[in-house]
Amino acid sequence: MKEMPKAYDPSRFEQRWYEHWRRAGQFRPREAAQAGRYAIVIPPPNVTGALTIGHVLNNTMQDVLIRWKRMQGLRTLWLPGTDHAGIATQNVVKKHLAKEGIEYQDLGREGFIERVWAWKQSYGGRIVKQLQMLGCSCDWERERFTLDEGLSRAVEEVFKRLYRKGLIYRGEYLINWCATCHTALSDEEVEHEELEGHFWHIKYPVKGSDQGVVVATTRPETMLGDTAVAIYPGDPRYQEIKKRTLVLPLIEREIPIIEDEAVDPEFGTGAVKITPGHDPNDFEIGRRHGLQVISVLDAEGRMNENAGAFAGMDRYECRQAVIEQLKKEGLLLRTESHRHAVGHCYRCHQVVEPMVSQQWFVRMKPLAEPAIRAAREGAVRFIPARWEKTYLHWLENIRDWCVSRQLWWGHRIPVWYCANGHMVLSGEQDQPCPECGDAHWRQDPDVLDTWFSSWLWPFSTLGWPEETQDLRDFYPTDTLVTGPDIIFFWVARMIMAGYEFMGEKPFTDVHLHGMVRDEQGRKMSKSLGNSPDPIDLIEEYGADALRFTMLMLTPTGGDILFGRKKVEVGRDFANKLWNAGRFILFNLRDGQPPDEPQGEAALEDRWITSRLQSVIAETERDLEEYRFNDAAHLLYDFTWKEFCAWYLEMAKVRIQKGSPAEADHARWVLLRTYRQILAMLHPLMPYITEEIWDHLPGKRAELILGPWPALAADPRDEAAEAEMAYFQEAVVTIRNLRSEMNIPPGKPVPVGVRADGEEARILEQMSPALRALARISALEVDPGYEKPHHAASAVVGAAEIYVLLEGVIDLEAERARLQKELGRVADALDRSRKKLANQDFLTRAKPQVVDQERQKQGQLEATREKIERALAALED
RNA sequence: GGGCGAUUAGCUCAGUUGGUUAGAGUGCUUGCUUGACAUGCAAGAGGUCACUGGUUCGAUUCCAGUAUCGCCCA
Repeated sequence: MKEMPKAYDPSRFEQRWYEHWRRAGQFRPREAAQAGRYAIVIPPPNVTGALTIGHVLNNTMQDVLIRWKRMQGLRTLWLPGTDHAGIATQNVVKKHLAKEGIEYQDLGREGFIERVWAWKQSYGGRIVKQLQMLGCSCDWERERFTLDEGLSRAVEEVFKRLYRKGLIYRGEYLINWCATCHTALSDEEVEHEELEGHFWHIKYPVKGSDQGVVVATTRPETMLGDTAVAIYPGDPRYQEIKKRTLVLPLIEREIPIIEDEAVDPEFGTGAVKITPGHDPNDFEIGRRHGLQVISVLDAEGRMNENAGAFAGMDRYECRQAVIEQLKKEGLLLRTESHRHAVGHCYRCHQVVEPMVSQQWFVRMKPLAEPAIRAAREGAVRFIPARWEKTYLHWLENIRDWCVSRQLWWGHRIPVWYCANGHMVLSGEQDQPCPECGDAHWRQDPDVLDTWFSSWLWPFSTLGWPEETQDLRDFYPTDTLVTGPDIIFFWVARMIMAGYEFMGEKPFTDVHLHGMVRDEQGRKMSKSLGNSPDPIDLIEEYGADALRFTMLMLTPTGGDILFGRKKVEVGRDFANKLWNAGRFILFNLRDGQPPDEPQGEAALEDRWITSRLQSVIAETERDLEEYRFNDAAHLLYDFTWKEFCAWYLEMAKVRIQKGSPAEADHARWVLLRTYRQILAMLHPLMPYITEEIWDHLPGKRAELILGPWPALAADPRDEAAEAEMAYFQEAVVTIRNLRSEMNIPPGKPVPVGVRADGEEARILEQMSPALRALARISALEVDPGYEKPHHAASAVVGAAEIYVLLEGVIDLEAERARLQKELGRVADALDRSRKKLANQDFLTRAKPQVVDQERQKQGQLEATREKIERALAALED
């Protein structure tokens, strides 16, 4: 028998078990012990990233599901991998090079990409190792990367198919430009943030007149690109002026007044400046009216040659200069404060500028339709269900997806252009141009949005476009576990891609968990420095403690307010579990498991067995419904309170004082129950449970392989539960009396009970346990037991319990306690009486409820009488 | 402006179809070398269930409105 050290020390075994499981191939899909399979693909973390506490939550939940299904004997696959995170990674490497004094442009495209791969080589394995420390039972032999060869092939294939179907096109449209990341962004990559800004009211003079039209703007620098002023059709305020031409200040361009229904006549002056080159609404209006599109910004966010005197200025510098100049010319009429939403880049958090540029787009509407249907018809299910609305709303209002990025790190767009600008798809550039015969092909310099590879993840990782065995075995997968922040980016697009390219949904359940925030409820962020390093936490508390804590404290679908001290909850629990194991282990005879007992089970045996059945059933339900916190709470409470605090304490009595047969019976139930607890906890805390399992005698296989506890045919023993509840109440009551009377916990006292019938039988039968748990020196149970002098008393059911104090009783304290108790009972009785006096209640409430209320009243009355008697007796 | 969610003990949260004396963990107070565990044991204090109305015999629970906070979309 191996020794178990006194305290839970995860560093002694976590690493060892992970290596062992992995080497034994237990993360690979096994031949199914029973029908069914279960697959999850990991939300791929950024390959050069580090594990965050958010990853811990996300991956722990996935691991729980996979381990649970694996223990149930299903053929399971959790497919891991990483994402190349185009913008983020390129930025990181750029910054790193800048520190070395290298401008990335100087390296050239090839040189730069080489550096990024080198960067990936040195940091790429980090997050994978961290996931392994956490205990994630992914099949690492199937690990994928969005830029690996197979996935790149999938991306190219998808691009070509969509192009041939007419679902991908290239054109000049208004897109979101991040001048810092130097690339176009999709609409989803822009985060709107409310900012205090200004509303500047500017007068645009009418040509050859001192009249003018007043417009208001939050971005005055864009006026340099204005090509019209718009009013609501027929707006009476502008009937006179609308045929005239305006002269755009500072630039002196002549611009028309147009009428368009998109203008809100109620808002501001009812006249708006139109800048088709830098505003999405204006762009649309411009198209309707055939307006010229003038861009005044360059790729760096500086004013370009169209900005006249302002050319070369930074956009914000220009804003000030424009305002100054307008003031000078007397055209700035008013400035007011204004709160408005400003788009920011989701990667660098700088303000993005709407700009016109030539980009590639995916036509989304046709792709959205099957995805909408999937949710409506229940083929794909969201948990919690409310997210379905968010998902549907986005799909129903979907806009085309700008997929080209002006980066180097990513999948290069598989399109080539000849010297005359004709294009072919990759693979066709080995022939001369079919249109002009030119053979000097140049590949499109841009790369694709990273999400253009991750939307294929559930099938590209399984080998698509090859028809692999894995695809047949594991597609569609079962569950996706992720955060609601990427419903649009990722979840919805995966569903679209699944239907488009596989003709089938990618997964059935989408479980969306909350975000991890700090204890003030703020987002975790590098700049706030409020995000603890999970690896520190694992080293300090253990991976199991961290996992369990996260699961227990995260409300289903809600955010978790996390602080490092909270991990103590998990650690303390692990220690409790550990020590229960130690106790059981060295209370076995010769370290051997007892034989299955023949004798009659004690009340506590029947009780814990019955309770265990409920716990098994409920744990299963909780996991099925992704209520990880409920499962964790249930197992925590059952293990700590019912198993350790009650059953184990009672088992001690038989092991130490019972007959050999009784002791063995206790050992046997103890061990069996504990094993089931370990099994149910294994998905949540894999290491400690496997380690303890390994110490227990009679091990056949590792716990990671199961079995998951099965429900007994006859699950509940309600009589045992009721009797046990009575016994527990008696123990607690005596403990309360002791505590209130200030009797030292270790000091045994004599106790007398007046009880008869069933109650007397239970107390007699449980006498050894009662004496041990309540520290009783001598126990007398008798229907005619007379209240002795100087005894603290209490009522349990119909019985009266007296703790004998032999002259040390504090009469005053006891009187106060009884008075207080009397008050409480009187209040309850009052409420109950009122109810029962209410004719409406008697006639309209369910008879069962009325009955229950009557019984309650009877009990309360009996209790009150007894307290009153006890009070009277105190006067003796 | 539209939508969603939250509001229960000092803090973090349970409370399953309306009926319990509204619970747990943590924190706080008190007492304990209890032969597994002080990462522990026993006990205690602490709540007008955000507010206002409505439905009902009865509302923390259902409905409407208000307030505060958070998120998403425009």
